Amino acid sequence: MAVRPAGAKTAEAIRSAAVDLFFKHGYQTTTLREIAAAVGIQVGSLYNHIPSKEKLLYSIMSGVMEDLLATLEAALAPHTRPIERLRAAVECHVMFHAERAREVFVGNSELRSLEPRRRKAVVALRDRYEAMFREILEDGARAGLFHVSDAKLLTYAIVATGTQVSAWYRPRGRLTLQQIASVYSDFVLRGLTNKKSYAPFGEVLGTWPLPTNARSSA
Amino acid sequence: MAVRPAGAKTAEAIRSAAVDLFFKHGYQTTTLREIAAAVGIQVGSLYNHIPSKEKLLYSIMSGVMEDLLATLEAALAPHTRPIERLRAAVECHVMFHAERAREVFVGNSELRSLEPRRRKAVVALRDRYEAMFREILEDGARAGLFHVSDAKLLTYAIVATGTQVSAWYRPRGRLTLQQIASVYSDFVLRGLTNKKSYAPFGEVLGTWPLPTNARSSA
DNA sequence: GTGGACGAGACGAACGGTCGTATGTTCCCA
DNA sequence: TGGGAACATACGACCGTTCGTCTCGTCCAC
Repeated sequence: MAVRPAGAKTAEAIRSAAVDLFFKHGYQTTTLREIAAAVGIQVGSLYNHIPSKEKLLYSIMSGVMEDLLATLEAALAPHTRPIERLRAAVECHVMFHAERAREVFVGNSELRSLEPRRRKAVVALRDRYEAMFREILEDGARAGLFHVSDAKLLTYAIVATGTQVSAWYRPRGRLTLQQIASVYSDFVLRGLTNKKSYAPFGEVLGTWPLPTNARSSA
Repeated sequence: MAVRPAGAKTAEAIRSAAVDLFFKHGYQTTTLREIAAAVGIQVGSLYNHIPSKEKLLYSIMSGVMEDLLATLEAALAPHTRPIERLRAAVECHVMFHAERAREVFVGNSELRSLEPRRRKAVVALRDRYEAMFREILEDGARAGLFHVSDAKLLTYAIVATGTQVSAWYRPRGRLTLQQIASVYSDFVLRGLTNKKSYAPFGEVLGTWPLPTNARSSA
């Protein structure tokens, strides 16, 4: 109950102000002096709570990625069938990216501001996350439920769709969060279950990968 | 044929080096001294060709957006039916974002580095671009060809899918450009034409927008 | 009880460095 | 020989980070 920012609360206030400013202006543009001003302290005092600007960014990014993974795992746990699992995954993905839009936006746009070792750690978490989607697609394809022309590319598409919700979502927007999530899970499930193909060579699955000269990237 | 960077070619070399460095390290992190070194001149000499760092960024961003719009218009011109128009649009979108990945990536990630007036100009071009997709969806919905639960959200999804191709595409990757474009156009068309709905309230179209308290954003 | 040591945390000045930009001069080709 | 373009240098601003100092509550020895 002191006049000062209540001791232990200061660290959280710094994190919160940093998320806000990194989201609005980017990591490189945001100044430690701006963060300090938002918290209500002097710039030097920040170093009582953080070791460096870049490690502050890392703690934000790794924190949100770990939360994202844990949330997805919890959302998938009740479901076993591919269709229900994919619906749950897409809706969880969309909702997380809407509810924690600022953190997630920072996490997706500031990867290159991290030192190589810390960037690798965050990328590894992201890869684990994408792998969970890809496995659902492959399970559904094996079960004959989904038409998966290329699991990797479709995973990118599904993830990208939800990820960018963080760039435009506003809490008091035209649609509720559940409505947005439903639009996207419906669209994804329709796309994967439609028997009619629009690929130029007939059914895409089986035509690819082409016989020779396969490469590793993409 | 001089030893010097060939006079008029210097401006183009600056632009090219800037795209490269902005793509790799971001606009704020990239230094005019780095650009000058990549071109092979001194930093002060840059100002014989550019008025300022930020206007260099703007010329890159507005240039690529104008090219994107013109390319899409050309790709749509031969087609009249919604299905063919949407397929052409998605494939054009994906191919452009792969072939000019660095420029469009810069264009999509550095908007906030522009001064408000110039940012508005770029955003206006982007809005025109998105509107072209949305109109195709609405035309197809009116013709009874597409199931469009929400044209705005689905446009975001389609555009986001292709846009992020610029983040991972490599020319010598596993799939050809045409294959990547086909995977995505097939997925989009399947999603919009599938009669079976996976929305929780049955057919989504018609249930939304909800009767009252509509808002403008999102 | 009380006074003094202690530690957490804020302060504010300062640091070395780097940034975008401006300027005056020099060079070289048309 | 005139002018476009590169050069070297400098400027003022601002960056992340460091550091010595000061102000408090808290707790223990007495």
